Amino acid sequence: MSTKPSGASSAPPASLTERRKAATQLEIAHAAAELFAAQGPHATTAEEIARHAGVALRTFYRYFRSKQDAVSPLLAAGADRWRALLEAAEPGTGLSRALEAAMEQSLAAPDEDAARALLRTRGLLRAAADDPALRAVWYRVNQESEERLVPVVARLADGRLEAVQVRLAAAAATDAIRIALETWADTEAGVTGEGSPASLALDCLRQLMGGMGALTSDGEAAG
Amino acid sequence: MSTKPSGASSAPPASLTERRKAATQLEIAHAAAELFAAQGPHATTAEEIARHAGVALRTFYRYFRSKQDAVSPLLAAGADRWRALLEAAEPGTGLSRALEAAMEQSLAAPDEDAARALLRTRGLLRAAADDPALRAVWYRVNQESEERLVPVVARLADGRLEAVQVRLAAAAATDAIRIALETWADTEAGVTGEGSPASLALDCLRQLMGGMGALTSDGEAAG
DNA sequence: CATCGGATGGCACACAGTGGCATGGTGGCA
DNA sequence: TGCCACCATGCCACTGTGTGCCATCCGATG
Repeated sequence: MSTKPSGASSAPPASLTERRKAATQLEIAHAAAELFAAQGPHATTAEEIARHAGVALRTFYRYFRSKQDAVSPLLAAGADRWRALLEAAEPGTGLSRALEAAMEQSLAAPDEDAARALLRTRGLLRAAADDPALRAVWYRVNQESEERLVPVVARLADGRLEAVQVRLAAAAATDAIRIALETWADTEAGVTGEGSPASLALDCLRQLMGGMGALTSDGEAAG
Repeated sequence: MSTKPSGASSAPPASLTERRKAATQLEIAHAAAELFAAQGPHATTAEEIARHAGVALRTFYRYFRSKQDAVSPLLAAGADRWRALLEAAEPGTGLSRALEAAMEQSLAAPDEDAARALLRTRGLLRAAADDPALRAVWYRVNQESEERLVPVVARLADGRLEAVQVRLAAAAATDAIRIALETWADTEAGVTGEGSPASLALDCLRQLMGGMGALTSDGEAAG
């Protein structure tokens, strides 16, 4: 866990068993996403997901704490990629610039897999509209993304922000992605170009970073 | 629901049965909060909560969809009060001023009940630290607060903001309260004065409204 | 080949929720 | 005052979630 070099770059540092476990987890997640999007989470039993993934019910619960949790890796994938890019950014860049740059990289020109992932996310968000339990997973995923973002933002701020300010910045950045994805899920826009998650998220991020002051000062300028 | 005048000010518009129902709901919520804070939600069964509240298990589930939900009215109470004040504000005031004013009113000088409510919230947030299911309720409460805040913000913005901007403003405002409460729950500060929820929330709100731009421009001003 | 460790599967069980039906108190009406 | 409809509550049965425990299987190591 600690002193394992485990290879050089981003190659799978996995033994056969490790790779199988990762594959099984993805297998389950995809099975769950498919069933959830098709018939809704409520009408889907954990048993059913396990069967589709080719594992026993007991095994399912060794990979995920709850039925709905099964899709959380898919829902978190986007934010995870974004955060990984941020971790690689240089501290001197300036926070909002770094945030925007990473956002552009992670969402702007998605490959085939990323595009499929986005469409899957849309399907899940739409299923979440009628299912409180699935919505709860979406909330949790975003919240955990925010928490994981805190140390990254702290590093980028390089000591120029207080702890609370760091948390606020992480929250605002997470809001940008969340609201962009939710807004996009309500539309039929594609994964690139006008109305895409990428452009929406950038808009949201700039609004929040540019300051709500710009949004609110209109009425107060005179009075 | 619609054309019921139901008295003048904020008096209980309730028939005897209605009042009993409200009382029962509070009874259950308080019983749940007490047990959750004392022994953790996981070690508390729904049956136990029902018994403490003096109702049958079946009745418990007529009031709340899930065990953890039982405390959600208590967790939402603060944000509810704040939103109610915002609904009464005049649209001409300017958004951020209205937000701050309502925040000061709802949190600044709490009466006995409000103080107890805040301490109860702290107990629940601390219990939530070890309990994923209870954390999920906290997430849900905040998310729903945000959603309910959207039309209020839209009214206050008076058509000067686009739909997405309204959502972002509602999200930022909710973040301020949430992070203020979470920060406070980690401390031993009282309910008033230095480090109180009120002052923390105002700080957070001003940070977010003043714009993350102020937080991030340091490093970019030169370059 | 022998053996160990971890992943998996099957079984049993406590608890979370839900539908259906019986009951008792509340409130309306004559 | 007495009758009656209604609704909240309680009880029972049942499905599904999630977990502990033990047997088994398979890959890793010598």
